[in-house]
Formats: sequence, structure tokens, C-alpha cells
Amino acid sequence: MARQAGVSRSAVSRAFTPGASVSIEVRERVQLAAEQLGYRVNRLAQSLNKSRSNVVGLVGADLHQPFHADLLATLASALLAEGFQCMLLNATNAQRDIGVLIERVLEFRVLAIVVMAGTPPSRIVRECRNNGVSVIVINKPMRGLAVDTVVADHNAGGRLAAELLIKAGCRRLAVVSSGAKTASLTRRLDAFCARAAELGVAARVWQDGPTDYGGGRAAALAMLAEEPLDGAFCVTDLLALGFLDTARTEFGRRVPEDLSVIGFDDIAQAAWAAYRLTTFRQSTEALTAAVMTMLHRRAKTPEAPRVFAKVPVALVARSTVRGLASAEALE
Amino acid sequence: MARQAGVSRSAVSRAFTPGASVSIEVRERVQLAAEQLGYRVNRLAQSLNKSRSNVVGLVGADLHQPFHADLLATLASALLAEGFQCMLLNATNAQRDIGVLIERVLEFRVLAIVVMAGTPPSRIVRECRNNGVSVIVINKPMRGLAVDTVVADHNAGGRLAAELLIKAGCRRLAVVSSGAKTASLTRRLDAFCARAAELGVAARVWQDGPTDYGGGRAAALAMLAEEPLDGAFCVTDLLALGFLDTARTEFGRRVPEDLSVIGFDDIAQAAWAAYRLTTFRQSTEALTAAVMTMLHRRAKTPEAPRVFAKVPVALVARSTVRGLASAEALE
DNA sequence: CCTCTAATTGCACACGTGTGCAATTTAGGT
DNA sequence: ACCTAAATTGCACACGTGTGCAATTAGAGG
Repeated sequence: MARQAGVSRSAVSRAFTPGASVSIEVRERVQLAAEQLGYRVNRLAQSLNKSRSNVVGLVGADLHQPFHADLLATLASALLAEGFQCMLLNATNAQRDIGVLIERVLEFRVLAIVVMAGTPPSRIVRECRNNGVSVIVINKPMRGLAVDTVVADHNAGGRLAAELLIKAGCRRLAVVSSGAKTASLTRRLDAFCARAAELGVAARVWQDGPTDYGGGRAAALAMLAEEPLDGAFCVTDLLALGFLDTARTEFGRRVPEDLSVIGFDDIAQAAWAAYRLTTFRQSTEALTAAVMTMLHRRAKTPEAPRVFAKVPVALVARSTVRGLASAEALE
Repeated sequence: MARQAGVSRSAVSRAFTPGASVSIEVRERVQLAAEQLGYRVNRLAQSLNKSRSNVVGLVGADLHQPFHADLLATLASALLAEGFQCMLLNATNAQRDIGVLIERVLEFRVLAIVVMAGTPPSRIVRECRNNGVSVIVINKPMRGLAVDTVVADHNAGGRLAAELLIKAGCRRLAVVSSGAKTASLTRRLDAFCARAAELGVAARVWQDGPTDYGGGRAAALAMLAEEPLDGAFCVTDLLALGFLDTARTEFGRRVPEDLSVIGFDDIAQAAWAAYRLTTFRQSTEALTAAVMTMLHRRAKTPEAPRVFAKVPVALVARSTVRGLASAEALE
């Protein structure tokens, strides 16, 4: 390659380095030769040399869930647009799994790791820090660990959900969650219960099964058979859709006349005509933007103190809460 | 590191190479030292040395669509389970976009590239071949290019859909597709039309808008206003769900009494109680398995002739075709 | 034409690993 | 105890790139 262009290897390197000291004549000669030979800079060698690559590890789970898929999509697009590469790690099993996956990606001297779901073992996180790999965690506050964190405002969502249902006249409330007691899910649940209690209404709590359509269905089957609920806050849209479908199909409940339902996330399916679910929008764009900001900040000042960003959620009023019309814009 | 264990650098390398010639004593000593120092083999250097990494590039698009997300999830899991790493490239825009993304990942000397959606420019494909990067394309037969291909049997699905609708008594048929005239979509559409024509029934063709819920909705709004269709084959579940919802909500059609609907893919939402859509299952597991087989074959014999695998689709009979009960198992 | 400065270029080293080759140690058989 | 074969180990090179340092060239000013 250097021979083909009639210059030294250094010249080639400089020709591909923006802002390096090369004459335009040499640069053109090199680029011509590269064109002919199909030459392409070797990122492996490059990264090896500076002992840091431009690869970002994306740790995810449950990609088959719409919200997770959306988050992955917007995050990956943003990273690619800014010149990073994405290494995908989708954990399937447990805690242990996610640890070994991160260890594998560390072998590539990644620039950073973004945790979209699941909890990385703190031993691993510390090891990342020692190796200069910044860690950014989404929707999971990790106490005492030196990681940048971005969370949606689950608390505000949960509280507002309680207010809306009670304002709609519901007095027999339930909150539907899953057996996977994730930080974000628990937060939504607790906020709802706390606010409902403040307003003098008790809420039945369901925490069992998977965090998906089937989980919501199971909750409805179990609870609606026992008592006549008139308001349910499901901590996830998937749970809400399963709950809603089952309430209608198996118990003949009319929504929102007999039963009001609120979800969380605002996945695409929530807007479908069969549901028109009232829910809270957790903006993947906003989360992604916060992540990108943190990434750049870390790149500039690696030793900066950890950052905590909170992204607001927005009520999307559709047709599953009694007396709350679509047109209404509550903040 | 070598010093810490009191051995040569070569010994360290061999200690981490399965089957290399090392005494167990040295291997243990090295592993102990590695533990203490937090040493981790550098894949960049390793790959640079053998001028080939164990990274597979995954080219996708429209990750927010359930089927694509599912395919990505199962594919990534399988690759990770076998020790590969996944680099995610989700193309957002056009043809051009996908080309530059692949070029970027080629700089990492990837082992292979799996195209899950979109059409890679043939110039790039040829370049991959020259660099010993195997290319595997899913659901898009590329004529004259040296790529391994795996496709689902869109043809069989389309034909069977026509037979089922006609057997159910439908005579005013429509087939709903989108403006994105993808190979797989076109294949399903053509097969449906051909079989319907063989059976003496004409089908109105809709090819416009995006390939999602909104596209199906638009199709329903336009067609049902004009003529009283009694059977529709939507080439994608998302299209089908949008079509079905709109037919019910906006036109008061009862499904399947007034109108029979068949989809394609069998995404999770198709099984939901609000829809119970009759569709064809395109198994992401089967597609993934075929890809893995091809990957191994290429790794063993790089110069082997191109392979073409066809994965069968299975009818999932639910409740949107008249007279076709869920229990029925039509092969 | 000379001198001083700035720009360009080449050399050589470092990054961390795998492996062929030769040297050394170990085991095994009599 | 000795000889032969096998196993183990170290040395040195290669992979492709970035960069400090020195050398060379170009340019400008007098």
C-alpha cells in the first residue's frame, strides 16, 4: 500500500488522520492508491495502538418486548450516527449471564458500556472503572457505584396515575406488576400506592408472573374473579394490554365505563384502535439524548464525578380512563 | 503479567489457548497471576495477529417492528452462545446508508455479515468476498451474487392463504402490501394472486404506504369504503392488525363473519385476545438455525459454492377466517 | 543569494498476541 | 544408569497502526 503510493507507511497513516501534517499532494496520491487496492484502515490495529476502540457495548434483555426494542433501535442509531460502533449483548438468563457477557466485550477494549436492562454485578462495574471503561446505566439507580445514570421519572408517573384514577371516581384500585421486581417497576408501583394512600384510597397489589401480555392476563384472571375492581394501574403497557383484553373478553367489563386502565411506556401497540390505552410516554429519544451527553462528557473528562439525569414522562391521554378525553392535555 | 507469573510471554499466550502445549503447572500459575492483575486477553491484538476477528456484523432495519426485533434477538443470542460477538448495524435510511455501515464494520475485519433486512449494494458484497468475509442474506434472494441465502417459504404461505380464503367462501378478495416492494413481500403477494387466479377468483391489490399498522389502516380506509370485501390477505401481521382494527372500528365489519383476514409472520401481538389472528408462522429459530449452519460451513470451507436454504412456514389457525376453527391443524 | 522558520517526511518504536523453530527438560524403556 | 522420543519452554518475528524525534524540504524575508 505504502509502496503503491510511493510514500512511507507513516504518510499513509497521516493521510487518513484528519488534521495531520501531510501535503495535499501526498494525501491525494495515497487516497488514489487506496481506491485501487481496496485498502481500508484496520480498526483493530488502530485501537490496539491507542489501547481503546470506538466500540460501545450495549447490554440489553428481553428484546422481544417493544419498549426494549425501541430503546435499542434509537440508541444504536444515535451511536452509529456519531461514529461509534455497537456491540450487542442480549442477556437471556440471569445475573450471572450478564456478567460474563460484559467480560467478553471488555476484551475488545470498548469505550463504554450502556446497560439498557438488567443489573451488572458490582465487581464487573468496578473493573470497568479500573480499565477506564465508562458505564452508563438506564433506569436502574445503582447506589454507591461510580456509574452515570439516566432514569425516567417513574415516581411522577406512578403518582399521577393514582390521582387520575381517583379523580375519575375509581375507589377499588389495583396496581399490576410482575414477579421481576425491577427497580423501575417497583418505583412506579410504590409511587402509585403512596399517592393513593395519601388520597385515602387503598390499592390491591399484584406482583407475579412475567412482565408481559401473559402476565397482565394472569393478573386479570386472578383478581377480577374475586373482586369488582374499577381502576387498574399496570406498570407496563404490555401488562395493561393483557389485563385490558382479559377484562373485556373473559369478564365482559367495559373500558372505561366499568373499569379504567392506565399503562406505562407508550409502546406502539398502546395506540392501536383496539386499545387506545391511556399511558405515560417514556421517550426513548430523551433517554438516548441523555446517554449521548454523558458519553461525550466522559470522553472529555474521564474522572468527572458521576452524573444522574432524570427524564420526564408525559401523560398520553387516550380512551381507557373514564372522563378523561383524548383531547385533554394534562400538562 | 508474564513477569508476575514468572514465565515468558509465549507461555501466557499458550495458557489461554485451549489445546496448546503447556504444563498444567504453568497454566495454573498464569491463571493465578491473571486473577490477581485483572488481566484479560486483548481480542484486538489477537484478531490483528490472525487478521480475522470473531465478530459478526448484523445488518438490520426497522427494529421497532416486532418481527425484526424477534429475529435480531434470537440471532444475537445464538451467535453469543457460540462465542461470537455481534456488531449491530441498523440502517435507517436508504440503500446508500447500508453500504457505508457495512464498510465501517469491514474495518474491524469481521468474520461474517448477516443481512436481516435491506439490500446491500453488490459492489460491497463483492468486496466482502474478496476480503474473505462471508455474507449471509435472510429473506432476500440475490441473483448472481456469491452469498449464502436463507428464505422462508413465502410462496407456500401466499398460495395457502388464497386457498383458505376461497375455501371459506370468500369471493371478493384483496391482498394488502406496502409501498416498500421488498422481495419477500412481493413473493407473498404474487403467490396469493397466482393461486387465486388458478382457482378462478380475482384479487384486488393494494401496494402503498409503510409496512406497519398505519399502512394496514390506510389500506382498509381506502378499500372498504369502495367495495364490500369479504377476504383479505395482508402480507404482514402488522398490516393485518391495522386492517382488522380499522375494518371493525370504522366500518363495523365483524371478523370473521363478514370479513376473513390472514396475516403473515405470527408476531406476538397476533395471538392477543383482541385479535386472535390467523397467520403463518415464520420461525425465527429456524431461520437462525439455518444461518448458524451456513456460518459453520463457511468457516470450514470458505470456497464452497453458495447455499440456498428454504425454511417452511406453518399455518397458525386462530379466529379470523370463517369456518376455520383454532383447533383445526391444517398441516 | 543567504538565513531563518515553518511545513513535510521518514525512521523507529510501541501496542498485545500467535506461532515456527530451536533449545531444554521430562518421561519411558531396557 | 543410559539412550531415545516426547513434551515443554523461550526467542523472535509478524500482524497494521499512531506518534515523537530528527532530518529534509519548502517558503519567506532581507
